[in-house]
Amino acid sequence: MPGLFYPAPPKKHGLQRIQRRSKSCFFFAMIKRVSCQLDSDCSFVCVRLDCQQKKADDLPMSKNVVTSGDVARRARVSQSAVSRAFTPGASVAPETRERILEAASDLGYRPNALARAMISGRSRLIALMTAYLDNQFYPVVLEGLSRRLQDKGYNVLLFITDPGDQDQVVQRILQYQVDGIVMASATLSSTLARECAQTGIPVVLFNRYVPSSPASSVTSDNIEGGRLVGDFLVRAGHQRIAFIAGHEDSSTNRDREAGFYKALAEHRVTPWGRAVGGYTFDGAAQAARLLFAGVEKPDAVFVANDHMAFSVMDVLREELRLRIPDDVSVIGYDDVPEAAWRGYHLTTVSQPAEEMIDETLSILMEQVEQQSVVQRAAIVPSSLVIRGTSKLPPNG
Amino acid sequence: MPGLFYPAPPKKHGLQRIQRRSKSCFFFAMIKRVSCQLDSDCSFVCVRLDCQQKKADDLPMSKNVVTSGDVARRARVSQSAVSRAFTPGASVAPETRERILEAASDLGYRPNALARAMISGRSRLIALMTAYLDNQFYPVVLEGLSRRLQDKGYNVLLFITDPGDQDQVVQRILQYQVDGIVMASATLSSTLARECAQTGIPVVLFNRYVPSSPASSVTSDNIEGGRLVGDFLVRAGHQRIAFIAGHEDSSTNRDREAGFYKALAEHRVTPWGRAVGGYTFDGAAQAARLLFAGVEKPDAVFVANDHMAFSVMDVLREELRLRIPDDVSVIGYDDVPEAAWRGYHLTTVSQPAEEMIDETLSILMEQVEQQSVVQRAAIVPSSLVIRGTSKLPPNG
DNA sequence: TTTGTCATGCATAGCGATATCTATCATCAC
DNA sequence: GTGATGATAGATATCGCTATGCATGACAAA
Repeated sequence: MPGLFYPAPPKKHGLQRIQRRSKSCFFFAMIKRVSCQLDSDCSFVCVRLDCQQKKADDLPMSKNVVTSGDVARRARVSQSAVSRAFTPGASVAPETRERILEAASDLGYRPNALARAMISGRSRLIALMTAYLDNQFYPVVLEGLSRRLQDKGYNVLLFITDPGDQDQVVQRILQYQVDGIVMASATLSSTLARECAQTGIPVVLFNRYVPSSPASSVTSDNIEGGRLVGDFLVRAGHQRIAFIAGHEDSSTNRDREAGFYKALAEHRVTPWGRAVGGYTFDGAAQAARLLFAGVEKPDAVFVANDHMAFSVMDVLREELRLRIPDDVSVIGYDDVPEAAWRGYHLTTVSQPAEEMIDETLSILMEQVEQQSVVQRAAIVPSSLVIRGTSKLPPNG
Repeated sequence: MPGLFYPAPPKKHGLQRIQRRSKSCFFFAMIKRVSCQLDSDCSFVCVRLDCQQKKADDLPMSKNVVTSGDVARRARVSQSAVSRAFTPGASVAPETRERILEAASDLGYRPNALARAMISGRSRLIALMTAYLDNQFYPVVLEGLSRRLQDKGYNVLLFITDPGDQDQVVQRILQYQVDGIVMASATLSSTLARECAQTGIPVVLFNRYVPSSPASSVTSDNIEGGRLVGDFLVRAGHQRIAFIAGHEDSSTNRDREAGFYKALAEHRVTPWGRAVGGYTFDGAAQAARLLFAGVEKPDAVFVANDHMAFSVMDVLREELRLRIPDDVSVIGYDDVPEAAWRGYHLTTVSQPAEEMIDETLSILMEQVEQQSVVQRAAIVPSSLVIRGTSKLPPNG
């Protein structure tokens, strides 16, 4: 039985026990049998199992067994040299490097990103938090951010969270030593953003802002967007103009609504009514039913985002048998891909996802690379996209 | 100048050089000045800079400075004890544990997941690869998988890849020592799945399969789904039934098409025609235009997924002024949320995302936890969801 | 008692890499 | 010839944690 006294004889007299959290019974049985057979009368008994051996048997497969040491041995250089060969800009002689790379590819070596992250202090991981993906705006953003980060050599750790378990999720994010955090959701708690930023990790809020926190933010010009809609609807001759809100407390909703009312006020038009859809499909349907329940109905509705606007259109057309835009104009916000589909063909305000993503990355990368947290706020211009769900103003 | 001789006097005579890859000029200048000033005539000069000090100044912020050692010191236990206090099921006395947790929360300690992953060999990271998120089916899947994995204590590393850079992405995934991989896309290369699985990391293909590879797969019963559509259309009295394909080489498309033709054959109906939409919105529109270009047009179209079906409906209704389902029936596949929207109200085959996700996780978790790779194939039943875009059969 | 078992906790050895220090050699200026 | 300099590469110290070995005291079983 080879390896019986591995790695060294025990320092104590008597039959030794070997504990293992798992499988202790099994181990013990083996030892008993061995000790009797070898040394039944002697008072000094050494029993040791080659645990390395056992463990290797337990795990039939091992991931990425090849280490930089293996490569070093094969290329007959030091481990440091291997590390340098994989570090751009490090000082290695071209031929040494060549030899190392060849050895590495022979063995199928891949540097361990976790080990690298540990010592270098940069994981090249970016956490991406979002609340839901129903609203098509978020998949678009997610895809854009993810692709861009990949191109820059960063990797995305995705977290989809309900408002309830956000605290827990943030704890987990921080455990993974991410280099930065993007919070892309209109419903993330404000205190949380602050907590994150306090750890010294750059945080960018996407499509939301929290003025008092050190987190940076990227939004579209929601106030201006709301204003554009209000102005456009009034100029198109509407008089009974309603609004369907998302979440009362989201900055997006607040700004869109504020800009909208401001425009109405400029034209001396009183808002006709208001309901809350909570950014959900069903919530928006309910809100629409509420607003249109009376005898006198609105002749235009501004809905706080496209996702809800589709639901509102369904209710108006299918349940209430109203024609859009003849009986009522509907305007959304976001310009998600579906808004262009002919089944809806929704007039909406464009949130330029690409530009917002650009801004997000530029802010994030700057802070990640300089390891400094500065609050920065980017506001990207919005514009009205006129399609088929709204009446046109007489001249224009 | 404190720390000038840190950490120890040099062993060699003469002016010492201190090299640093970055900032070497700056360092050098400092040393020169110091040496002249101190010791211009002596032949023995010791110059050393306190690099530790410099480094601390360079990095104003440090992430997660609190380590288990700090906690141990405060709770007056060994570092090992701290580790155990954070390991569920480890053997710690309740009061010790209590003291440790208190110390930890005082200091704001968070275990470093990377260090833990390194030693334990399990990163609790699952890589999720997908090719695009246009098709609303994928956001739904992404959200479901991500939430479930989070609940189980795993974290999602997201990769959105074009077919071109998949190899590179897989290399990167492997560097992060992920515990498992889910490839959720109909257009991933088959060889790649094999390469991944060969590393010993469990791979589950979502909505796709590669029979010859060791990767597991979860699909819906695409053959049966196709059959259901074919049968339904024929029984509804259609005679000129066309098909719009996705990618020719995707298993999903192949199976759906095969089942569909089988049903037609059983009814002795000859397929009317076929075009390829490539799973894209624009591709599908082109395919529809092609199929409906002639004088005699199809009276029913089966489209390989919902995403394309919406595009086809737009073309049929808006460009060709056909009424659905009076002039032509349209049936999709996937039952994405938008299919239920009244603007389309698409008859389609349901791919039960929830069940597919369940299966995926159960296969993945089993293999991750047992560290064994076995090929497994789960096929989840599909069913026809009849909505408004298809004629009904006379009796049923 | 004597043993065996368990719960507990300290000390130590890594995990796989990078950062830093140190050493060597060839080159170059004076 | 002397020493400064740059390029290269080995040696060694971490990074923050967990696994393992080892020791101890308490208690049950023999």
